[in-house]
Amino acid sequence: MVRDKEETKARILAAVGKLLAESGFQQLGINAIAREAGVDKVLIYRYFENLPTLLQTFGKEGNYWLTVEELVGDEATIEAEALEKWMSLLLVRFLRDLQQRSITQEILRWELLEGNELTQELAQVRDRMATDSLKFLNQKCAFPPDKDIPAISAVLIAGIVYLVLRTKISPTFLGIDFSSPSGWQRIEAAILSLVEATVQNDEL
Amino acid sequence: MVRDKEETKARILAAVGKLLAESGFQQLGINAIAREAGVDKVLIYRYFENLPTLLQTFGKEGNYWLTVEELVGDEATIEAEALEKWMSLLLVRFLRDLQQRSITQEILRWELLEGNELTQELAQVRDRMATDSLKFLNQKCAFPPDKDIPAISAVLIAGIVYLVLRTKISPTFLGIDFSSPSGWQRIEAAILSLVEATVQNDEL
DNA sequence: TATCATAGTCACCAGTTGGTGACAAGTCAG
DNA sequence: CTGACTTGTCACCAACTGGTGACTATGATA
Repeated sequence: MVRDKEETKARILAAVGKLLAESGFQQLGINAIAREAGVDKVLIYRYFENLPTLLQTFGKEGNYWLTVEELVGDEATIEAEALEKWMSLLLVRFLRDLQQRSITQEILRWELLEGNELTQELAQVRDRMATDSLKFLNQKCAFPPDKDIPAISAVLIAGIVYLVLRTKISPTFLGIDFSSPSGWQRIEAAILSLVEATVQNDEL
Repeated sequence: MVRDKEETKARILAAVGKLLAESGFQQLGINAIAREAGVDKVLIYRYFENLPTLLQTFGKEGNYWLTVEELVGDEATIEAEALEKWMSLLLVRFLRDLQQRSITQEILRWELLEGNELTQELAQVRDRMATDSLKFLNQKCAFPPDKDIPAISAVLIAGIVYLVLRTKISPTFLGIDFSSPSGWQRIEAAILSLVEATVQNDEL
């Protein structure tokens, strides 16, 4: 038709993104991608050798995570804030950002039940970003030695991820309604109170 | 062969459990179940009308969750303990129990990416059990009005679930190694410190 | 204009899936 | 023993999956 290799490749990659975002990785097969892209599937095999390699290039092209800089944002200039302020700020930002990224959510779902090389590679990228954020935090205001800040962060981040992933399927969890903003406000408030209470009493 | 309807039905249900526990619900098809049970698949259609109905009866037969009583256990007799003690106790028990229940883990994975009637029904059972635990907690030691204990619990439970679900796939998260018990000890300690710090200062 | 590599099309393959109809083999009542 | 019913077996179906070989259409170059 268009006889343009690059555009065809782009259409294929775009189809991957669209399918991934709207129907998850379960429907993500060669045939479905070809159908969505309006492209013969043999071209997928020609341009991207495999479905794994196709997904690999798709994974490399996109930015599915906030970088530390984006996460920190303008406030990076502010100095000498308290640790708990920084933590709750970053966590809430992470929450709000993740809610917007449907593809990232699907990748996280995918990670949760398949141990591909692809998902593991994506997981490595994510983990590096997360530990980088921790490093940033630590050099911003040093972690109190009596608190295991990484473990605490792990629990909270895990909770955020799980709650965000759940809302696509079910609007309630533990009697909290996540279809309305007020449910999320309660979660954000809970994160704030958890972080402030746990991390704050450094000086006591 | 054996010409015993009830045993055949039991074998089919057992095959569902085994497949679900070891390879998840993605491999859970009629053919796979029949293969695993060593039974012709037409019998599945005869005894359980459908695959959904088969899974439904399977779901009804099993106890995939601790009841409140089991969760509370012997300590139910102890009175007038502090709320934060109770919460951390229940949360850590929930964590340890969930780690043992591979089928429950698969159900949770399933819930996370399919909104069947079946998964929603199972989710309702789970949610009721969780809210019952909250009620129990509340009447044991009334929630402080300035803290949103349900929301705090939701974040922590969600974190626990996510971390447990993750470990089957990837042994690390945020630089924490979950293949060794020490990683889980850090998590348990983090939960403890989070709960104690956040809930404790009721009297202050 | 003839050549030739490239882009795209089409038909096919084997394997698997959920699902069904026809039939053999036991079992039990009359 | 005969008939009826249940349990289990086998063969088949359409639809779909990932994957491939052979083909045509196109455009640039010589």
